[in-house]
Amino acid sequence: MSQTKRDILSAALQCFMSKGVEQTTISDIREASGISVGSIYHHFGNKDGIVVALFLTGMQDHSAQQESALGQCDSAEEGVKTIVRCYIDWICHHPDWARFVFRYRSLVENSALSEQNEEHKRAHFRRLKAWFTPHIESGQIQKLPFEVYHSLIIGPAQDFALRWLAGKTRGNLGDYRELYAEAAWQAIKT
Amino acid sequence: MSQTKRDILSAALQCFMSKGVEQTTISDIREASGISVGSIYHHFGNKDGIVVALFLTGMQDHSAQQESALGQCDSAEEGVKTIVRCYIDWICHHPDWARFVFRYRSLVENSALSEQNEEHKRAHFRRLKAWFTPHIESGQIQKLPFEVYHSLIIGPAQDFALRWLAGKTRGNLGDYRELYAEAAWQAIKT
DNA sequence: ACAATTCTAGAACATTATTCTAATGCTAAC
DNA sequence: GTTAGCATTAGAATAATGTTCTAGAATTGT
Repeated sequence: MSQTKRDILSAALQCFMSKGVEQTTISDIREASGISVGSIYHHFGNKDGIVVALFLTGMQDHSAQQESALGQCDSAEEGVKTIVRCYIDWICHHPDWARFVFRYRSLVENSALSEQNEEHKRAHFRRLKAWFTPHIESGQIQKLPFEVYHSLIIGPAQDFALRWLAGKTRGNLGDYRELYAEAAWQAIKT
Repeated sequence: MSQTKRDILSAALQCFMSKGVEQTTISDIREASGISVGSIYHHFGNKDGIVVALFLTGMQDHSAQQESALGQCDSAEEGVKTIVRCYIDWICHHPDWARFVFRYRSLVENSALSEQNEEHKRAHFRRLKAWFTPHIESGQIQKLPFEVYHSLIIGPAQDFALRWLAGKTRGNLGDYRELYAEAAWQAIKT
């Protein structure tokens, strides 16, 4: 990725964080980055293209970390708890990114430009499934429709994270790291 | 609320559902409702005003149903399960509304016009807290920081609902009604 | 060195949210 | 019944802003 593209993305992220996507104009990004309107459109096609590019960066960073951590887990329990801890840690370390990802997820998913995102998600899903299947077969994890595991494991932490990111909670997300890791394991162990 | 306002809201909802908020113009709403631009602005101030008004209607409908159902529950277990079932039922019966609410929640929360929403949420929260407290004191529900109950009870169903509404799941949300009700109870019972 | 391609610039364009002005209906006091 | 005041409506005018266009500069490959 060229320096120009990086400059545009970095300026755009700052603008998006501080004013929201709807409220930042292409002019804002041009001023913040020093790159011309034509150049911005050359690289990203349109405004949504910038949003999608930023979104993908965040998602890929998170899923890479998650898979790397999961690779070092042997037991089902450690694996499940690791997923939750990883998720919480990532949000705590990148709260701005997380806010951005949560807020504009649907914008990206309904965008015509999100094929790369879909492909990436499918691949990530396949690798998670491959990791989990043996532990389900061996009876350590309840046999449930596969599509509900995600919600049981991540759902609670995600709901709290959303409110934490909005500044609507007393405690910190990090304080409940073990609580949510434990809850996830309790929810799906046999 | 005047018939004009209702007409505007109803036309706006249809437009928002079919094209998304960003993609519907005030002109679209004018054509669909037959109400003039000036009149629309007179009643709602700006486009966000319409979104916020629609959002509030959906939220208030849901929390009214939830509180009504909760009022008929005696045991902690029934209460917790009722909350989850109510949540799932509401989404199944109003999928368009639910999509709208999930998607534009952050838009409403960051809007200057959302004071009414905040007040409504606080009142709802107080009533839930009043219902729960005795069951926590009596030891039927684990004693946890109050702010995590919501995530443990609703988090999993919410995560699945989001994917179901986006058409990304095999099974129906309704099929997992009891699974999520049971999971919520298991997560917080002593 | 030259052609081809990619990149950059900023002006022009088109769309669309919002404001403005004037006209119309409505309500209540006299 | 009339009138003054206020709420409502209409649609044209305005302004903001996403997108396209054209021309030129930089870069790359041969």
